[in-house]
Amino acid sequence: VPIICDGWAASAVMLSNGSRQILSFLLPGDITSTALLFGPRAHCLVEAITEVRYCTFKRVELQAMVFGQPDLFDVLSRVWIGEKSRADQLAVDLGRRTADERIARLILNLMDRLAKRGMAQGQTMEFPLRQHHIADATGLTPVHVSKVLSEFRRGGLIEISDRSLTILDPEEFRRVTDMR
Amino acid sequence: VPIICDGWAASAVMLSNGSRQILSFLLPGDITSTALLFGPRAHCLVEAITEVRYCTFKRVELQAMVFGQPDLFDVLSRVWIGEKSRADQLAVDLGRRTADERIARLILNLMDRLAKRGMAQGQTMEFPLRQHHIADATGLTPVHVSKVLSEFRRGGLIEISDRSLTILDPEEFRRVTDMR
DNA sequence: CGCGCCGTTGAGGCTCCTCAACCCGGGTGG
DNA sequence: CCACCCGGGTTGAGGAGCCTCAACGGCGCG
Repeated sequence: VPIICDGWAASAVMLSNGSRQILSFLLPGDITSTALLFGPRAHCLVEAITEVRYCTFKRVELQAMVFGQPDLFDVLSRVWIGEKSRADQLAVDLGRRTADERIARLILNLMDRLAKRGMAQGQTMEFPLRQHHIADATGLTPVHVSKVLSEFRRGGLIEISDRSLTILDPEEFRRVTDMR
Repeated sequence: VPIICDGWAASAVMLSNGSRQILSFLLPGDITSTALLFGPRAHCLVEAITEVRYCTFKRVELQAMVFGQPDLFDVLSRVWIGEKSRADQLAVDLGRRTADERIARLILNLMDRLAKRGMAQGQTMEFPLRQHHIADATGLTPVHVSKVLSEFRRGGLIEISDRSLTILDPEEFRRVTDMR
């Protein structure tokens, strides 16, 4: 069971027609899936986005550690709840939100998660994602992602250059994530 | 932490605009959410669809039971993995599938889960869902659900009458779930 | 009888997709 | 050095899928 040390990755599932759905982006410190603690069933594949360093642990050792120490077990609980609640949030976004909202929420989510790791500089963060990553994560096409991002840029909400993204108008941008 | 004994329920999240996303349908034997084993955080609400009987357990007692007995712990693992994998599958369906596919997959999923409980009679099952339930589960509108179901009926794929659904042409119907 | 909930059907429109052309930067090979 | 290609991003035109709005019928219930 692998844990990301450095770099960005994505866990995704492929469909027979070649399209893809990204389930989550994995940032430094993330476990690829807590389900791997309990069995070797991998129903999705993990793909590197940047160069990635990661550590692998033996499942039984990790199990012993986690269930031996109450405080570590507490950490696991929170990781599991977080994983489930983000999965649920993804379903809500894909089922009930417009393209603008999905993309804006994705960006804000990543910003928050990076900020929590001290990996954001104010409203700026490293942003190695290609547009087809965003498309696969939001259930859209790369073409439409491009149009929405252009719209955001034209509206002075965000700026993207050289694999780096900054939110220029946080207040207005946050309003986009929950229009309706 | 409640467990369904009898009847159908749904766990869902509401949005500010009044729309809803159903995350899963709860059938007899289901736990409302394994996350409840670890903390009182309920980020979604549970709603009865039919008359429901359920039992509640104290979290600490359940924890003690599960982590005391290795075989019960094994059961938990499987429930956990199943819950995550169905959540992921939902995201894939909402992100990358057409209305026809989503609805057909929902029906087949329910049929399979009921069959596993011995609650299906061949290709027939009790089907208490209103069309707005299906709409909220698939990210569609009730109007469109009605049109798709009519299409299915007209094509001789399924039959619905008196809260009961039967799949008339299993082979062809299964083909609908993965058109592309 | 009146009313509300549920499902059906049709007309029209918006969102997003498809297809296509084009640009740009970075290899790669002549 | 230039010619060429290739992956990534942008933009436009047209169309498909699904939504919105609206009207209507059936059914259960007060």
